[in-house]
Amino acid sequence: MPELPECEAARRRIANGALHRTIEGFSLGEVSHVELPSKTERARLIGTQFTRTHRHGKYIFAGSNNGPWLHIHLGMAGSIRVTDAGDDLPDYVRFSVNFEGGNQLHFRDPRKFGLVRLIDSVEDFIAEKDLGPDALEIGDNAFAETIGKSRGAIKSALLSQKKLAGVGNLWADEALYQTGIDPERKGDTLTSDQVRELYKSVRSILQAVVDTDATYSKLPEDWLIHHRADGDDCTRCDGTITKKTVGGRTSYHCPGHQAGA
DNA sequence: TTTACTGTTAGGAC
DNA sequence: TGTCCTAACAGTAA
Repeated sequence: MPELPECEAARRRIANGALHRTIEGFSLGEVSHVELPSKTERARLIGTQFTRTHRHGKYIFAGSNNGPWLHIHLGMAGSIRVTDAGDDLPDYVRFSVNFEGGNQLHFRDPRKFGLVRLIDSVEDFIAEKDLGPDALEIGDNAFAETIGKSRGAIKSALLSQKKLAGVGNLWADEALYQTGIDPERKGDTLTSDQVRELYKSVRSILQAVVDTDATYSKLPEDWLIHHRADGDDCTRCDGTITKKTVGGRTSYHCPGHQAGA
């Protein structure tokens, strides 16, 4: 379930279990329609070690000091696992890095929307993708410039990786719910106070989810994440959670306290 | 059997 | 030129 916090949890898993181990080879699962590094690219990594990781928005990177970076995107349903010698192979593994000693780094992806690729420069990659600042790094002024001035639905602005990298459907809904803003409200109709509240809300929500290692059950009971169902009671007022489509994405909100334009 | 889905992106509309 | 919106991607699970 990968948005920024899930990707950060995945990055940590790599940092904790897959660094400073010599890469011996690779294993491929059922990989039709999955973009993976070519045999030539894989050969560049054999004998090297990952020594560092990086994450920008929903994009994850593992690299050595001088060599190329392995870039992983989890898509809609991907995840990362690290296993020790003798552990069972997880389901839906598309690609594994095999380390000396039998440890493995696995890329799981049931729906095959993710990818693994080799890149030479993280900075160039971010520039080519035209990604906005990471949602946990952006400052309030930059947030107000891009999100606060967007002309379309505020939710669509939050979801745009070119404006702000890392926020996905669930946490966009959560931030709008907690700040009482209708997801269809146009960004440039928000007051500067509302934009500032939204900025603080996005950051505190993402940070809180990161702090739980993306374990939703540890999040407060009154968050929307636990009430994403049409007809549920709102936890903030006596309204009712309502489902509607905004910018082509399923959205849950409470018409009671999430004021429109 | 049908429907919906937490991400990304090409192509079209304005 | 820029910004926004929709549809499509593939597979699974309810």
